[in-house]
Amino acid sequence: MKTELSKTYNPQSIEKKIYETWEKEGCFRGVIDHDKEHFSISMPPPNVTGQLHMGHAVDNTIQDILVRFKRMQGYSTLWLPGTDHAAIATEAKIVEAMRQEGLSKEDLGRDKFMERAWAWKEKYGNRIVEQLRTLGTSCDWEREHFTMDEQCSKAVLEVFVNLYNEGKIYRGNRLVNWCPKCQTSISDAEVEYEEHDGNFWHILYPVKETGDFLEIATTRPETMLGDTAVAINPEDERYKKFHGCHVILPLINKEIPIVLDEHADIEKGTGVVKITPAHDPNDFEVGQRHSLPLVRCFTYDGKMTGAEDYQAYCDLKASGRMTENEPEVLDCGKYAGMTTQDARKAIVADLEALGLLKEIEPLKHDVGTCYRCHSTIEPMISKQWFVKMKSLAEPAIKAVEDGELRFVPERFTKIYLNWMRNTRDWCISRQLWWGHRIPAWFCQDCGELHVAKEAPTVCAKCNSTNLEQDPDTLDTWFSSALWPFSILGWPEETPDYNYFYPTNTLVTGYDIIGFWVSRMIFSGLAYTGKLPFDTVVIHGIVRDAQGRKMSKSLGNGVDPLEVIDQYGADALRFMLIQGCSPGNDIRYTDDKIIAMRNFTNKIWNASRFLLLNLSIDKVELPDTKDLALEDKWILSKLNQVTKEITQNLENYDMGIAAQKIYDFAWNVFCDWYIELSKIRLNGDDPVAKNNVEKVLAYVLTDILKLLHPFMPFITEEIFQAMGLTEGFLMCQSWPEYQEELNFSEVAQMESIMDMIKAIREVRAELKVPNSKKVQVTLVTGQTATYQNAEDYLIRLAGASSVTVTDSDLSDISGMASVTTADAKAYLPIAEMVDIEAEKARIQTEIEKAKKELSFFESKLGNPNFTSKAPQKVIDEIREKEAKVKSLIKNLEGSYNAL
RNA sequence: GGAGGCAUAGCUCAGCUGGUCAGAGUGCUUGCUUGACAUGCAAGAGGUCACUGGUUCGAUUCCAGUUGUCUCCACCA
Repeated sequence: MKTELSKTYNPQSIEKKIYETWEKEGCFRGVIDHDKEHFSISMPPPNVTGQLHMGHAVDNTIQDILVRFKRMQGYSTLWLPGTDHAAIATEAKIVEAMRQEGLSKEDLGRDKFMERAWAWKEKYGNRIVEQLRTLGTSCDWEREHFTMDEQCSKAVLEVFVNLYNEGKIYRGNRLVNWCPKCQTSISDAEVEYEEHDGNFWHILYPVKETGDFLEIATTRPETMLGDTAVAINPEDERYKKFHGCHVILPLINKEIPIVLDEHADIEKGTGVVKITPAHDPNDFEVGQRHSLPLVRCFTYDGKMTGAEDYQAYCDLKASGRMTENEPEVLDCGKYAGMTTQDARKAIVADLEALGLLKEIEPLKHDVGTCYRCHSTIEPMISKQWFVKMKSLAEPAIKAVEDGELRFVPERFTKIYLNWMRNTRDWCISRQLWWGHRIPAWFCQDCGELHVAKEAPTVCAKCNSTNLEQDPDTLDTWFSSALWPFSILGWPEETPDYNYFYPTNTLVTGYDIIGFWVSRMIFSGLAYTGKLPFDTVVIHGIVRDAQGRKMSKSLGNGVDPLEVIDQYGADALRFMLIQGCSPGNDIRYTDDKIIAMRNFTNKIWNASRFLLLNLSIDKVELPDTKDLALEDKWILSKLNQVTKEITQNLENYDMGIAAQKIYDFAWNVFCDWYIELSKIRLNGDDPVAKNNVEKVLAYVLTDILKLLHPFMPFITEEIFQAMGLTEGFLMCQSWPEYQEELNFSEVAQMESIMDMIKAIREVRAELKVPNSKKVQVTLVTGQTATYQNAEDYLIRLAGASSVTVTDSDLSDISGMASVTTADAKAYLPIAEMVDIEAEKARIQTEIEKAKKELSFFESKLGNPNFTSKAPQKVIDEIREKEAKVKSLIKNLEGSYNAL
């Protein structure tokens, strides 16, 4: 049933309706079909309380293109959507909302807080999911997951307990990146470095044995209270006399040793380094090497420690529950309770008063900040849970080195390998409440640690029932790392897991290769024994019109929802894909989105034209013998472009594929074929009209199919409006290349097209008005080719009639001439021709052609070329040479005749 | 400090495995109420493909170096 279309395309009225229909009819549902190959993708889960941004838009557009393409190719396709609990990000939002009500986490307590958090999730969790739908994402919502839902949590427990039992998870005092604002540890990957203006404070430490002073440069003088040594390089001649000596730590007058360690760089600073093992990762290493004590002088909320903190330490010590590397805690005395920043000022002032501050050297340096709140990170000794990375990383490195997993584009392999090879143990505990709670219980009586999937009721060691669960939760990436298989049911061997796992392709931005991709790879290998996917497609980020990163603080973000509302999801999708190369950043500009909106409108109107003219009731091609020249031409072109686009999509070259379908639909189909089709559509031969209708419908249908992965909405809408085929476009088969649809007549058609273009050119140049139709006389050796040209030239070149002859005209005075490689055309537009100008024009063309000719001749005359170049290339050049020669001959003929 | 990207028409960018491929969109100029579309049609101008070497019969394409620019990682005690 055909439907009439409006004059301009109006996406707003269409997209929502179509999406709802698809969803209602179950078009997105993944079906287990053992007769088919599967194609599955797990969607990078957006933050549950997040809002759709351009990054999501690119990521999901790429996935949707792949999924729709594969679905049409006949794969049993499953795209698994879901959301991430985004521990720290979400908790920060909830805490902020509570703060506005004057509440803190502690006010509520853990249970009440969690209730609020879940309520928050229920309230906002659906927002992003709804927003994704507006993009047209064809994911299976019936299989939607959440990283904290029952199934995912089960996988988390399984992995944690197994790893712990295998000794790959351990708990210990280590240096971690501590955010004093979020009051939690964060992983190395979550630290962002920002350049700050700071100082190098040069401090003098008196040497006890000799009475000399050692000059030490530091950017963090407030850490000196926690110094437990100073280090010099054993090879450093300047300081040899201090080997074995001690310094007196100023301000607190504590004696600490001078140690010899490679870490002290002779070239750098003064060559003497203060060692603060509890507050600096390098110093921690030095401390371990020299068995130095650990002294903590900061609290976890970013202040200097005081008497209470010291007392707590004494109590712990007295309880006998000290673990390895348990740090001492200093009572900072007059500095106690100050923020680290205030303490810095006070300490510098005091040192200066003592005459121990030698110099303040301004210095720009990078300061670690929290990726969420951008507070300065304080490295801190802290008791945390870690995943031992070495044995997990090895197979993950090997699999990629062996090519079992491929990054697209290839260059990201190196970034991944770099990350994996240098990765240190992963700190997985967070001092947050929103997340998966660590399945570890401590016996309050004997201190025994129990790790289990379910809470133990009694202590296995002392039979006490006084057990308490570790208060910490897991890094949000711990559950994301399991995503591709936890959402399929793992650790259960569910039908979904057995059929759809491993997934095929992962699509994500280069910014989370380390955070996420690498962790899924080692997790998949370690727990399922398989790579979670075989291809990782990496895309760039979307930048603003000036090329800046879109960010909240700059306020330069473009809201995809507004763009969709204004121009349609199809235009946005196409803009994000067309002409972009894999892995490169994309710039968002209004110009581009408007151009793409115009393209949707073009498609719309071409279809509208067809619908106004079609009287057929199904899509089928006429018999080959009934095909006109232009039919054979367009079918060959379509066939060719189908082959290329399919190939491009299979290679993940979506930008090129989109470019090609754009070009074919607009510049080939609309600009030429539709125009040519009007000859028969408006003619009086009903059989010819029926034939051209068939070809038009056939080609348009294939265009809709080829375009569908990129622009799902408009293509489906038109397909339905045409009413020639049962079912949804999204469920149709992908067009295939057919050898029998390659016709040799293409060259003929193109010769005629060359002539049309040449006539248009000369008409434009001679300012012949469009309304003026002229008689055209064609002189050619290829009369057969041009036999049918009359209709074409009348339609497209402003001809009133066409005469074809193979003999040169005797009298062409007063005629303008047009020359192509195999024909000349004469147009009686003498009254408008300035003979001299015409001569000059032809002369210029001759010169241009001669230049080309000499290029070919010099190539062909070069024996090195003819002997070494492949025959195909030589033949091509020969052909072109012949063509140019013929063109020159024709041109010269015209010139002489004038 | 380590790694990588980018440098092509005024602007924004494509260009796969080296061979007239110098391209698209937009902008600009000119002409069009051409019964699908002015969100359009037709014609045109515009580039030493950053610079210097090398490999090759041949380099925008491959290699090395230089310059400019952006990003990631590590780190400056």
